[in-house]
Amino acid sequence: MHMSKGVEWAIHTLLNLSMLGDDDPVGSAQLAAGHGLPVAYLNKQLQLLVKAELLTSSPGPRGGFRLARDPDSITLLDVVLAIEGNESLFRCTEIRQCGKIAELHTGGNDSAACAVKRAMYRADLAWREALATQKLSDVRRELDMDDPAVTRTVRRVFGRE
Amino acid sequence: MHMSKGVEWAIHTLLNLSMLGDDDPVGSAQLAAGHGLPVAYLNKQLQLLVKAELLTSSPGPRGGFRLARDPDSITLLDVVLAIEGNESLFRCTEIRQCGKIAELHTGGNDSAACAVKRAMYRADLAWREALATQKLSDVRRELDMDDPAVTRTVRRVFGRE
DNA sequence: GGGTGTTTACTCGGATATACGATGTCCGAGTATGAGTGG
DNA sequence: CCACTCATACTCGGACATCGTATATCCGAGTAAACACCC
Repeated sequence: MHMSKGVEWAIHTLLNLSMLGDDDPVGSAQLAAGHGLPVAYLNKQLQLLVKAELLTSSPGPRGGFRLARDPDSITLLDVVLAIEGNESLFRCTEIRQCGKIAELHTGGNDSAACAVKRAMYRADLAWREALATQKLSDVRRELDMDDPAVTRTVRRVFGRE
Repeated sequence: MHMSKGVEWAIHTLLNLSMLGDDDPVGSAQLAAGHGLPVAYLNKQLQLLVKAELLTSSPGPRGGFRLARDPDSITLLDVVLAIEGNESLFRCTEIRQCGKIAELHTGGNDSAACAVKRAMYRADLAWREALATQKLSDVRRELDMDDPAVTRTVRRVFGRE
């Protein structure tokens, strides 16, 4: 029931990129080395971010990844959906319409979604709302408050100063 | 990233039990037949509910499961935690303390939880809050509003009238 | 007839296989770079 | 000296293994009921 590790990786990677300005693209190898991650698998996740239009990629020498939008217009929900897909946490398999109960209960209106589904979806919605109201820029600001020096360190690791 | 099917099964099963009153226990075979579920696996989930003290079990002939508490004091969060465990959706593996960035950044204060973790946990909390504010009795009431006849059908399937 | 011991059948409970998705790895397609060459 | 061509090395992108968890199944331990038997 846990989320993929890719979400954590993606968020940290996006944050790192947001600290560099839009100078030059950064290769997946460098991004992975920054946090000691397996290069190829991180690359897989980055491709998902490209597909979701959160990153842009450039091939060839001096190629790599770059933020596609301002950190102010990227929410945590965007990142989670990009990596995990748009399906909801709870999946209703309509078991209410199977088995003896359903067989004996012919008169019901199947049109309305079952109450269990609706209740669980309300919780899903609250979760998504909480993710959608937190922008990448907010997280970065909070991160700077904790430790203002980290931005310079990141810039140095990626050879920006 | 989906939740276990067991959650859906558990909620429907608990709802069915809540419609019977506290007359007699119901065996896992009957409960499974009600929705066409695999008996042995449903039984596994029911044991989790027993361990979480949402159900009580009686062995031997005419044994089975019974609600341990009033549906008014069981929340959807209780059910989810019983089946899925108490771990949060997002698991922080502290990658910020690995790799080149961490090696070069010696001065940071590791004591504070990282901002990413905190942000994701806020969303987790909103989700749990939304689950905790929905009681089993609420869902059942909503279900009755949709189709008042279903309770009688359930009682009939389990031989209560 | 009533009480008691025993058998029995039914229940839960946990140990054991299988399937699917997350995780991790690898190699090929494509391109910007830079060198080399000719004008 | 400049423009063009070509080889090159580096990048992303997607196809291929491996691992862990969710799913599904099975069999044994335990118990309450029912029966037979004895008092």
